[in-house]
Amino acid sequence: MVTPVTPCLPPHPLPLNNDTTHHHHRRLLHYLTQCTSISHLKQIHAHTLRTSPTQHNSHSLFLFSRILHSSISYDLNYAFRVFDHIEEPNTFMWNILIRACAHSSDRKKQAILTYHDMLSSGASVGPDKHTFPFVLKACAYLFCLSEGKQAHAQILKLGLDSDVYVNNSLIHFYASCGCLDYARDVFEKMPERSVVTWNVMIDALVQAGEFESALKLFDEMQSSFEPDWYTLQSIVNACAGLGALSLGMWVHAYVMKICDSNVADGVLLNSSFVEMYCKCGSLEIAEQVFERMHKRNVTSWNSMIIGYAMHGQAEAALDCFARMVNEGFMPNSVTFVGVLSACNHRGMVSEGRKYFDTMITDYKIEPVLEHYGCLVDLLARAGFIDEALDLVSNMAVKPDVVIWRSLLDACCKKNAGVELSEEVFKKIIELEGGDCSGVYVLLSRIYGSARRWNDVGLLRKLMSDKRVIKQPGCSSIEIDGVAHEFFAGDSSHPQTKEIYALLDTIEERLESVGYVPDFSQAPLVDELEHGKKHSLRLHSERLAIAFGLLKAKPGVPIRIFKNLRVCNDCHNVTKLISSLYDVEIIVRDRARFHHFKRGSCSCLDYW
DNA sequence: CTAGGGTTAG
Repeated sequence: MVTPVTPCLPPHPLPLNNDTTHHHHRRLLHYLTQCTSISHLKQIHAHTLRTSPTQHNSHSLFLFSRILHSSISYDLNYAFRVFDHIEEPNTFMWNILIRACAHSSDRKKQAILTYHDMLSSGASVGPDKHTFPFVLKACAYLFCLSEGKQAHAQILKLGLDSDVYVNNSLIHFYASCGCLDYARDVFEKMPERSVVTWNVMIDALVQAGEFESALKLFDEMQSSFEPDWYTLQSIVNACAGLGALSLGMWVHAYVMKICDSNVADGVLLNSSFVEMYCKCGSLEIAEQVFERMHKRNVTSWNSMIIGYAMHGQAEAALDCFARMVNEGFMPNSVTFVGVLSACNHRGMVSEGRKYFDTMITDYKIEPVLEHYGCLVDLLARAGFIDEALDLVSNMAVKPDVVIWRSLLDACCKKNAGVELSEEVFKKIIELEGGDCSGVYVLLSRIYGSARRWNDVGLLRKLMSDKRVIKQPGCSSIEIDGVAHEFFAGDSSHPQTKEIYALLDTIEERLESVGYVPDFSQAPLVDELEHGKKHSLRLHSERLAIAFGLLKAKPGVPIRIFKNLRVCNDCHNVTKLISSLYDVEIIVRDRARFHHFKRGSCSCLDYW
């Protein structure tokens, strides 16, 4: 009885005449369910308002839902105008209005406001299980912790706390507000979970940098669910964070096996693989993945450029940048972080200045803290400390601890003088509150090289008064998929005996080729004076490297991850070991990679 | 009608 109406436009498929019969009304409704053109919907709406005021409300409702339906682009202003005409909006109507706001790019706040309007609109309608995912999404985006908590209270009051969707939204919300404990609490107490539940919880942990916990949860998950590509995406990021190369490779193989080509060839996933391989120290595989990608976007290029930069391959990074531009991609703010960081790791001062200017004038990109960070560090470490200070005081952004710290680091390396160093030191303490151990060590080294032992002592007292705890150096190495961790001076490893015996042998061989320890960066001068002459050889990476040598397979590089930066002496020693034992050693620093091979390092001793 | 990023300086 209802004549089918084809939804294609144009030509106009529905005559807008003054027919108000039941038949026409049905045709109109049917058409509305198929129409995907917002301008045409508006047209019909206007017509309906003119010709059949009696059907106004029901049509408005219908139009309203159609207009806000996800297949049609949102027109929030129009939606709110229509909504105002609806006499008694039901829960469904409120929900889709809230959804529209939550999905919008610039009016998420209105989702929360509308939710409040809904609550106070009368007792006959109220939120239901569909409402909260939208509201919580907005809260998560806006970091509105208290608003979201109120919604949570409402959820409990309405007895919706067993709904999977609602709980998943709660986990995501709490996690993005930084309340991992609350998120976990919701996760633990849920009566029922879905793949998404595990995914949001795993991703929450990854985002918070709790990679091991994320992997543990990933393990647990697999007894009840098969991971999907979303899970794998998070796990790849966890591998990148941990530097867990073999697990990352396993995930890569797994993705190729279970995912169809649409997913396996996806830009997002492959960009993550590029990033993961770079962060795990395998630039070669990263390049392979990148070159084989069928489709790329700005993020893919950025991952590769940043990867090159991390490994000190400035030329490759800049070539990659040029190629990207050549292929018509528009570099963004992150691209330039990569480019500037590449210049920084090679000490390319004039190029760095040039790209910084290009970014501002040619690409109209406002420099942010990270850009300034690269440039300041580049200038200062290359010896242009005055220019770096000048930049810091004229920056459009407030300098942060990282910037001051890199200045202090440069002051130390370049012997910039005690007065200047003290001033920079003060800035850091102002910002950080004084519990960052690294800067005390730097300043004491500066005092030490100026032979101001008195100040060294005072500083040491200050440290113990303020209970500043030195961050212990820690290095890890992955052997057959298992991570082995070593702290400085550690003797807790099951194979400690062999490790220390090998360290003795290494020492002998080093001395036979004329090695002399470099104490210039020994942690604190008085440790030296108290006879801890061996503290250098007990640096955590030495233990890890020794263990790596014990377990080494011919031709396979030894990969080490260190939480701090390598010191001069370890850098020397590692270079020598790479030639004495004919082995490639790849070290991921706090800031970058060093590839030691045949007695030299990829950083060319500039780091 | 309901759930799940975007990357970044040392």
